[in-house]
Amino acid sequence: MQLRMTNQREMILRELKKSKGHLTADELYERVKKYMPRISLATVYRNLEILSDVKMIRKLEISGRQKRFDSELEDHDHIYCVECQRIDNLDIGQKHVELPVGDTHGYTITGRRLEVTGLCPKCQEKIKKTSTKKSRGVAKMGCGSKKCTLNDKQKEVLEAMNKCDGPSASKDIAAAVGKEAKQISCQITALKKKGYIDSPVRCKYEITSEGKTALKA
Amino acid sequence: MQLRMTNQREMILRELKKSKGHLTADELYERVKKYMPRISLATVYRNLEILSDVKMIRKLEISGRQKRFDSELEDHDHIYCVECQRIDNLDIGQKHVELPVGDTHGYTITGRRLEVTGLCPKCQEKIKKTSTKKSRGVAKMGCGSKKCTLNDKQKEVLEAMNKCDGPSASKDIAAAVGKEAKQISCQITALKKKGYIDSPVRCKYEITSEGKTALKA
DNA sequence: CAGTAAATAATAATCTTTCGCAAGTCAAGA
DNA sequence: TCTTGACTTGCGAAAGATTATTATTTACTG
Ligand SMILES: [Mn+2]
Ligand SMILES: [Mn+2]
Ligand SMILES: [Zn+2]
Ligand SMILES: [Zn+2]
Repeated sequence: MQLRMTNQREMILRELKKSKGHLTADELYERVKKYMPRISLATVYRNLEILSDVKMIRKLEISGRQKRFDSELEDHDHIYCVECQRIDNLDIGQKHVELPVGDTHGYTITGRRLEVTGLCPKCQEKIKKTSTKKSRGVAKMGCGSKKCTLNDKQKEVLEAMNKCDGPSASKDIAAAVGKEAKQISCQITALKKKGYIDSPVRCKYEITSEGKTALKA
Repeated sequence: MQLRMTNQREMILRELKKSKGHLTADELYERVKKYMPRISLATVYRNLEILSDVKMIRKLEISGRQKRFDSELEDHDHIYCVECQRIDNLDIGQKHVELPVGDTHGYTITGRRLEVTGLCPKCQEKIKKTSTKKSRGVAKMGCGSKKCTLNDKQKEVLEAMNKCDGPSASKDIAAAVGKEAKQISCQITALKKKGYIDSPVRCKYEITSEGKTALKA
C-alpha cells in the first residue's frame, strides 16, 4: 500500500508542525478548516492515524482524555496538567531512563512510556485564588458540564429560597413552595451541586450569589 | 461530605480485591451482578471513581484504553500486552525510579506513571503461528469490527459474480447486474476488502469461498 | 427512632472516535 | 490514450465509554 500526499494530508501535517504543540484532532480540524472549509473531521482523524502509523508524527494517548498529536519525532516524554489537560514536553536529564526490570512475567518488552503529572503554572494560580470549595473534582471526559440550566421545579425552589432571608430548613422551603419535603429534597441536591445554593449549617440552606444571578437570567 | 458503606460499594470493593487483577468497570460489573443482579453499571463507575478518590483503590489510566482498577495500593508500575490488553504488575529492581527532571516548565509535579509495553507469553505464541497477514493493524477503541454484513447492492453484485465462471472484468459484471461500471466499482472494492472476492489477475475478479458461504447466509 | 444527606437504579445524554458508503483522483498498465 | 483500481474524501451514522439526571431508597447521626 502506498500513501499519497493529498492536499488535506499535507495541510494537516503543516498545521500540526506550525503549532509546535500537542493538538487534539478537533483542535487541528478547527485550524485546517480555516483553509479548507469543506474538510471533514473524519478525514483529520483518518490522516492523523495514518501519519502516526508511518511515523511521520507521534500519537500521544493518555487514558481518559482525548488523543493528542505531536510533530516532534524524537524520543521524548511528556508532562501534563491534571487540571487543564495541557501537555508539555518533559526535558529529562538523561535521554533515556534505564529500566532495571526484574520479573517481566515472560513478556517481550517493546517499549516504555513515562508520563509525569502536575499542575501547570496557570492552574497553580487559579487554585490559589479559589481555594474555598473543595470537591472531589476530577477530570471528566464524558458530558461536558456546560449545561447548568434550571428546570421548572428547580427554578421554583430557588425563587422561594431567594425570598427567605437567612438559612432555612428544607421543611420550610417545602412549605413555601407548597409541596412535599420529599419532592423538594431532590431539587435541593441538584441546586447545591450546581452551586446555586449552599448549606452553611447542617440542614439549613441559603441561596448563593451564583444562584441569584442564575435567577435573573 | 461523608462516605457511606453501602452493600453495593462493599461488594464492588470485595470483588475487586478477590480478583487480584486489573479489572475494567464493566468486567467488575459482570462479576458483581452475579450477587446483585439489579445493580447498575453507573453505580459501579460511580463507586470506582469515589473509592479511588479516597485512595481505597487505584485507578489505572493506560494510554488509549479503558480505565482499569487495582486493589493494590502500594506504589507499583505496570506492563501491558499491546496485543490482548492484558495488564500485569511490573516488578522493577528499585521500588521507585528516580526522575532526574530538568526543565518542568514551571509545573508542580504531583505524580508520575511508567508504562512498559510488550507482548505477553500467550500472544508471542499466537504471533508465531499466524505470521501471514500483516495489516497496519492498530488497537482501536471504537466500533468493534464484527459487522461484515452485505448490503443489497453488494449482494446483487456478489450473486452475479457467483454465476460467472472464472475471473471476469468489472465491465462484464456491471453488464450482468445492469448498472453503470462506476457504481459497481465501489461495490467491488468493498467486497474485496471483506474478502468475499479476489483479483487473481489485474482487472479480473472472482468470488472466493468466503464469498460463497456469505451468500448462503 | 426520626430526620437528613448520600447513594441507587434506570435511562438518557454526551463526547470522542471509527465505520460504511458513494463519489473523486490519479498514475500505471493495456 | 483509455481504463482501471488503489487510495482518498466528505458525509452521516454508529459504537464505546463514561457521566448526568432524577425519583426513590438507604445509611448515618443524634
Ligand atoms: Mn512533545
Ligand atoms: Mn497492579
Ligand atoms: Zn493547567
Ligand atoms: Zn497478550
